[in-house]
Formats: sequence, structure tokens, C-alpha cells
Amino acid sequence: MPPIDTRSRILDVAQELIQRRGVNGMSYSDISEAVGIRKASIHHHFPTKEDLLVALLLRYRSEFQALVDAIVRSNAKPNTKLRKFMNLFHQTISIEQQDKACLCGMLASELLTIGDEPADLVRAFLRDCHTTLVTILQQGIDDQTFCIRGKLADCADLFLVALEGGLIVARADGGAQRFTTIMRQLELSVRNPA
Amino acid sequence: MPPIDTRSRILDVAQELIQRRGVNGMSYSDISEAVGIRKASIHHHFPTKEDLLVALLLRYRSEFQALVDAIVRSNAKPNTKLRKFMNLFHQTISIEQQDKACLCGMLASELLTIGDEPADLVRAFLRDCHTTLVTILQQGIDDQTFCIRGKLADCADLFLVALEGGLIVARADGGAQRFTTIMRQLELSVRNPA
DNA sequence: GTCTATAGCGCGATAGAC
DNA sequence: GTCTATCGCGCTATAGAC
Repeated sequence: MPPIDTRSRILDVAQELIQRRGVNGMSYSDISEAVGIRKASIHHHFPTKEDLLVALLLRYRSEFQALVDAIVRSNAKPNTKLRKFMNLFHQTISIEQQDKACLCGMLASELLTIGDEPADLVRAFLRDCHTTLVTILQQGIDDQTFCIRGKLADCADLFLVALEGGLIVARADGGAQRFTTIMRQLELSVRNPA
Repeated sequence: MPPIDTRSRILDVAQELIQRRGVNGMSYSDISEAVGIRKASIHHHFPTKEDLLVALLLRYRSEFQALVDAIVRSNAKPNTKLRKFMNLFHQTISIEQQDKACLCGMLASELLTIGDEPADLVRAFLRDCHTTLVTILQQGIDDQTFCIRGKLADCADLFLVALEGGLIVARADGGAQRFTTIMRQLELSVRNPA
């Protein structure tokens, strides 16, 4: 393993802090302490906080999309794909990850305070997720693994908001176990009873 | 209408600011400007920000519970009660209310930064909501209006996190109309097909 | 109960040496 | 690319006059 460059370490720490405390509960000073360099050095890499957010969101979105693509393009069954997709959210709250919420869920709740460009990237991420859910659910409908009520797009949207809301609520009370239960309930809602 | 006392006006403004911008995106200075008194006067009513949050949460919880009780105790059908309960959430995002999220949904996402006592009150509110949903869903199961899959408590939990997450996500993208669709999809998930 | 004034701190951001 | 030092501002909070 090569040593991780400073820029990436800053992004890592910033992401963790935001997922735990929110954007406005995080400061350059917090990052500085965790990374072990001075605040001024962080400003060298990311002149403004909005610059940092944009870089963070671009990285988050592309890393997430890579994981999603691997799942969607795999040969797994649709219910396995769905489970694996939901597990991407579960991983953020699970014990090893120490109760983090989705980066974009956190940013969505503070959307009015983060500037236009980051806000657009948050919306783009949420749309990516919705698109992915539509794709996976459609595959399950095609092979009769899933049976949904109502419109496909609406069903996918319910998954999305339940996953985002589930992280925020379960993080406050119930933890990873509660989130697992929410995932199971979502699976149940599309399972073909036949 | 008697003039609203200062203390209440401070709470009104603080609540609105938090529902739009989050706790850490709101300051005594913002409240001061909107209420039309100096910051020091706000500190007279609420010495610390945590004091203000506790007062706000106590009021929010009891006002919400009064609305909920009126719904649950009414003679309406279970599906009407469910719709009315969900409408309490919808009202915060609807046009007249200008895109606010649930107070406790916002606070839940910033839970680590608000202090122990406010955090406990947020959890209490979320539990109240879950209890209410269990009650209403059970009434619908009893009279065969509803037909749920899985455990009642898990079904109620999915409603809760979808409502909280729905407000945060729809506020970011899609607005009140998207939230209405989420509500409809939730209704559909418990409707008795018979 | 509201005000002016200010303390004391942390914030984001910048200048300039090394 | 990191540092020291600092600016200017906004924050929470307090003191004391009216």
C-alpha cells in the first residue's frame, strides 16, 4: 500500500466528519486536528469550504457509482443485487463504520447552506440512486422475482427515501440492527408471493 | 387574536430556521433579525442554545401529539386516519409552508451536535410517531382495511423512516408533489387487495 | 424585558517565510 | 506543500444601564 496523499486524507476525514456531524458541525479546524496538518495547509488544497465539498461529492459519486455498476452488471439474481445495493447504505451505519449516515443524506438536510454547486451534486447523486433502483427492480419484475404495487418509479422512490431516512433515524435510535430490519421490510414489499 | 408573546415568537422563528437550514445553520443573530429584538434579549428568554432547543422540542412534541390524538381518537376510518397522520408531515413541505422538513428529522441528522437532553427529546418524538403508526395500522388490520406483510412494528418503522427521509429528499428535489407520491406509495403498500 | 456594549472564542480565509 | 501568524468576522454568552 502506497502512502495515501494528503489531499485524499483531507477528503477522507472531511467525509467522515460530515457523515457524523453534518457540514455545519464540521470545520477546517476539526480536519486539521484529525489529519495532523495546519488549517492553512488544508486551504492550500481546498481554498474554500465549497471547493472541498465539490471535490468530496465528485469523488463520492464516482466511487459509489463504480460499486453500483459492479452490482448491476453482475450475474447475480435481482434480489441479490437489491440486497447488495442496500448493503452499500448499511455499511455506513454498521459497527465498523461507527454510525455514519449517507453523505448525501446529510448534505440534503443542510442543502440550503452548502452553495449551489454542491447542492446540484447532491441532487445528481440522489437521481443516480433512483435510476439504479429502477434498473434493479425492473430486472426482478422481468424474471418474476419481484412483484410491485403501483408505478415502478414510485416504488424505487420509496426505497430511496426509506434508505436515506432509515440511516438518519436508525443512527439516532436503534443503530445498524434497526436499519437491517428496514432493509428486510423493503425487500418484503417487493417479494413475489407466488 | 391577542399579540403573541416574545418567547413564542422566538420559538416560532427558531423552529422555522432549523426546519429550513438545520441547527448549526441557524444562529441567535438570525433569530434576532427575524423577531426584531436584540440577541441579548433572546438570551434572556433562553440562556443557552441548548435551553432553546429543549423548550422548542417540548413544545413541538406536545403540539404534535395533540394533533395526533385528535386524529387517532376520531371516528374516521383507518385509511383516513393514516392519510391525516401523513398529512401532518406533508404540511411542512407544502407550498404555504415553503419547504420545511420535520424538526426532528433535521435534528436527528445533526444529533451528535445538539447535546444530550435535546437528543433524548428527538428520540422520544420519533418513538411517539412509531407508536402512533402502530396504533393506526392495527386499527386498519382489525377492520380489514389494511393488509400488511411482515411484522406490524417493522411496517410502521418503514412508514416512519420514509416520511422523515421523504421530507429531506423531496425538499432537495421534487418538492411537495414528490412527497405526495411517496405518501400514496406507502398507502398502497398496506392496502388490502381484497 | 429590552437595550448597548463587549468579552472570549472559533470560524473561514490570506500573507508570506521556509 | 507545509508552516507561523494574523485578519476580520460571526458566534454564544455575559454585564450592567434603563
